[in-house]
Amino acid sequence: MDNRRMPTIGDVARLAGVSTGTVSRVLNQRAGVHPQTRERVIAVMERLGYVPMQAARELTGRSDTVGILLAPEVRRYIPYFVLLFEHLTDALWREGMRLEETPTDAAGLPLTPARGYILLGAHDHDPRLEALQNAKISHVLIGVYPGAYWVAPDDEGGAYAATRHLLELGHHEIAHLTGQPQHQVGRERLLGYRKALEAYRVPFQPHLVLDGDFSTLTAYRVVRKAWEQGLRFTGLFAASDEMAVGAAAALEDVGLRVPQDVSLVGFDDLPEIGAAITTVRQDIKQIAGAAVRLLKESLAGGMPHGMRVPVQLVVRGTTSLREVKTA
Amino acid sequence: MDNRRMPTIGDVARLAGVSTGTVSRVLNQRAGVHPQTRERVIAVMERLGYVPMQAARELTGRSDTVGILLAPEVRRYIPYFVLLFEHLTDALWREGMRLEETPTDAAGLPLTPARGYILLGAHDHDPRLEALQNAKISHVLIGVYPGAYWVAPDDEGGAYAATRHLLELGHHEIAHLTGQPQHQVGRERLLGYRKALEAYRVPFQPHLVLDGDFSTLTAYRVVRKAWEQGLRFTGLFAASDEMAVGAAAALEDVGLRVPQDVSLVGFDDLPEIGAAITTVRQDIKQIAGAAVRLLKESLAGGMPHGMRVPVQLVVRGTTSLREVKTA
DNA sequence: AAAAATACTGTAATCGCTTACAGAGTATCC
DNA sequence: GGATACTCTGTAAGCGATTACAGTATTTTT
Repeated sequence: MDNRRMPTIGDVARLAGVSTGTVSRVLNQRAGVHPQTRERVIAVMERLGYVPMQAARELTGRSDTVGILLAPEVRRYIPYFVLLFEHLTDALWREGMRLEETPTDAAGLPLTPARGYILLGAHDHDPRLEALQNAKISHVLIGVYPGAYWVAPDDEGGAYAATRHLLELGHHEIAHLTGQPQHQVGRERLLGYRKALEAYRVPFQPHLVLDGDFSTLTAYRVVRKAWEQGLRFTGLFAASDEMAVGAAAALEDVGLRVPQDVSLVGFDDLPEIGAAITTVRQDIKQIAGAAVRLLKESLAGGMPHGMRVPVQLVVRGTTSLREVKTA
Repeated sequence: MDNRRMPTIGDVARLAGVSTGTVSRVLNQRAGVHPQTRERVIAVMERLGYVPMQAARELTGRSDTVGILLAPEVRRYIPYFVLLFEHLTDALWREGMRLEETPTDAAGLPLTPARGYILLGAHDHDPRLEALQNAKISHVLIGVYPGAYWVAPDDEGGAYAATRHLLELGHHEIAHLTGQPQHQVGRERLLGYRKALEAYRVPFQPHLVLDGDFSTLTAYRVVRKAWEQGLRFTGLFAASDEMAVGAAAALEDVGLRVPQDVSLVGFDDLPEIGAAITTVRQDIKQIAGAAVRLLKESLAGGMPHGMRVPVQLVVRGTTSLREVKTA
């Protein structure tokens, strides 16, 4: 499960029949190398797929590490991924590793060797996934991927808890705003919703399932249109906080109050987004920590397996007891 | 303009009166160090603010670089920043540098030293900005920041071109969907819009300025509400592609066709979002390249200055000649 | 044809850190 | 008290690259 030794400047030198100094000079485009020698060296470098090790260059002061800092407000736009980045960075540093942006080719494959990779948003048959597997390079996926190392939140359990929360508040007409069906996440959250209904003997009504795609805008349009077309519900479980935000806006625009008229639950608990909504918290820090632990296992040569990270219902201001309207 | 030498394991050893081997053992939590010695070493490390250099650790095989790969679909959600990340990574590698995720403290300040920083979305009086300036650490900002090194697209020029395009298609009632006024970007794009109107002798009408916040949802709601309340226009310039998407949805939902009824122009040209809309292209690759160039200048000790990167109007399917309705 | 200049190339020290090994000091045992 | 074990610490080689310096050919100059 380990990638083999990368060629070094010494390997190139030996095969090209020159010294490491000359190779280095070619590498840094310094003058004073015979054109033929230069070509020969370049040829060998290409044949070996040689990539200079930045760590060594840095040690000699020739390469610099550049950090990147994201303003907190940026989180509003890219909350989940920024959070994950941050926690991954922390978790890795605590293990003496670091997270580096790697340049990729057109197919999205890394051009520079790293010891392991963490993939966000891969799908089955992702070419990058296959490439990593063939090259036996350690990798961990965020999401569910049988046969590989993966980490994922307990989506089904979270959805179950969210729906149960609404049920226990007395709601019976509970709509569910889904993510795309082609995403495992969306499917699992739908499943949790159904199982909760079942457990509480509330019949599942297909027309209460609203097709979303994790985007705020679609959530808004779907919810508004549904309501305007006469669909009625007193509880709404959105498969993400971002969709919950869209749903809340739609409900407001059709004249409904949250939570008095409709109780709303989201999913993810993204700090900058859903500050005030009842939601299911994903512990992104734990996910990042688990990913790093699995990566180390993989590097040590274990058997691939997945890991579920528990989630937790966080009750805030968008849910309340069902108001029974006395006619 | 250069950060001074960081303390090394040797400095710690000298001050603690031990050898580097012992410091290393403390660092790696290895057994076999006298508790008192350990404490002494830790005290010195803290006093010096010593942070082990990952590059050196990596060289000895103790630290690993971990890459991170984002799936192309992820771009849909975080298009601008992912793009910028990718291009920055490429530009840096070409210069023998690399982009590293750095862990930060609660205030967002980096805990690990890097040679320079690139800041996204900073604001004036950003504490991180001041900290970097005080420590005389090189940094480049994306956006306009007089007194520092900065790179920004030609927002005003782009907005001017977008508006002119609509004007030349015969539109007179041109609405503008703004970004937040507290963002320089939004203000500059508004300015370009106004200047274009002025140049074409079309009176500026304040009520045609719709307050957006760069979010798709707000764009949708603002445009829909405006139209429903009777505001009329045949051209709409949105200050971002994401807002253009929201606006397009709103127009569709109130029964209008784009571009037959309303011509729509966006800004940014984000590949996964605005594939089909007429927009102003930001050359993110060039922005990244400029940022790196400026960073190198800064490292070499120059005078801070900014740099504008030109933008370009890309005409696609959402704009057309104004249809003159013959009664 | 010898001296000088030029064009290449190799050698070895160096960067900061880890770690195998050796050595010094102290405690334990008979 | 001397051998043995154990605890702690220092020494030095090595990781992959860069680069000043010192060669060795080759060419040019006189």
